[in-house]
Amino acid sequence: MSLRHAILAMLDIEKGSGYDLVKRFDQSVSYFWAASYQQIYRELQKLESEALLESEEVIQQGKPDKKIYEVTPDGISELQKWLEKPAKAMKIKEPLLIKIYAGELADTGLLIEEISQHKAAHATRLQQYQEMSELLINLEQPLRSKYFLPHQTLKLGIKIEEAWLEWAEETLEAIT
Amino acid sequence: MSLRHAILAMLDIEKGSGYDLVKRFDQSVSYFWAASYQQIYRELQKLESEALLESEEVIQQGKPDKKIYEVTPDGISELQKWLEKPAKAMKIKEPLLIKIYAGELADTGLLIEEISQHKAAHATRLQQYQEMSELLINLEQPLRSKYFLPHQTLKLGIKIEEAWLEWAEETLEAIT
DNA sequence: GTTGCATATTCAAAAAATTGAATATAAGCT
DNA sequence: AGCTTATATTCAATTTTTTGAATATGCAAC
Repeated sequence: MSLRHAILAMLDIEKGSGYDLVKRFDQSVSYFWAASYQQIYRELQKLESEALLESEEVIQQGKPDKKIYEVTPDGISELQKWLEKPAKAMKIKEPLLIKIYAGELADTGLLIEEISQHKAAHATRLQQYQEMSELLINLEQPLRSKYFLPHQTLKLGIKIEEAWLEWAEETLEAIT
Repeated sequence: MSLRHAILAMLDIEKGSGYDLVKRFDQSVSYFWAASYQQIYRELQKLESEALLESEEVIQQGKPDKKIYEVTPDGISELQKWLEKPAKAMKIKEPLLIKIYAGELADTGLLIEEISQHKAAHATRLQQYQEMSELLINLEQPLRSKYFLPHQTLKLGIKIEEAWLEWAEETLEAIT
């Protein structure tokens, strides 16, 4: 159960609303943590009820109001305590790979189409990560230091997206 | 819920016991599907109760007896039906990356130690995958054809493990 | 003027995964 | 004889995730 720690870590770097978090999860850590909006909103409520987060209502014009969450000192302690314990093993579920694994039973055309789509999605994501990476490179101190480790994680995202893209190309060639 | 389809796909390639499957998941598809032994055994029972699998008791000497599961024609149909539908999105949980993301709050020594351990684990896994890949390359027809697509998935595993290893080295250098 | 999109959040039933305990055979080691 | 490791499987309570439905504001396009 480290969704809570992922949320605490992200809000510690920069506070924000549930909606912001959903986007940040999707746009910058999706290669190492997948979370739905329902999961995130639920966990935010729970974290606030445990006083690990506190929120402030922000009235907006032109948009619905929002709640900005911020990590409390207790939240920081909780995160630090978690950081001392060894990390649990990775868990992954990638249905596309099962399809390819069992591809002998599938229609080759459909397979090609799906791999192409995934390739496009990975290309988009790679570009997104690269843009984000450039933003981080161009930051000035002390922000640059603050984002050093998040940036380091992003570099893994880039490498993994590159691996996917290469592989998708080779696979499309191989099955055509 | 495609654990069932992962199991059907693997047993379609080669029948085996729950114990065999646990090892196969761990040794060859762990970079795209994580499953615990409890999950696998439970799902095998369910699949058999739905007549998508059938089992045969095998009495062994020197070892406990085992149940060998095999996919039924209904199981093949179910798998084919699933293959026609677009694959769901990948889900991933990698707690180590959260730790690195929040690493400013952590002890650098502990962080280095953990990254080193993960690096070693990825190196072992890479070697495992490479050995498996060589086995598959050296197969003779028709087995080679049969394993063409599983082999293709393995190649992604190799690329991803390589990306991890590279990244772990760079990260260790960067934070030391 | 209504359809669709982006913003913003909440609730709850159902399904799936995790955690932890249990059981059993037999080989190898000290 | 007792300990560990590998093989082999089952059950159940608890926790987490998924799926699906709701609600609300305001902009832009048709």
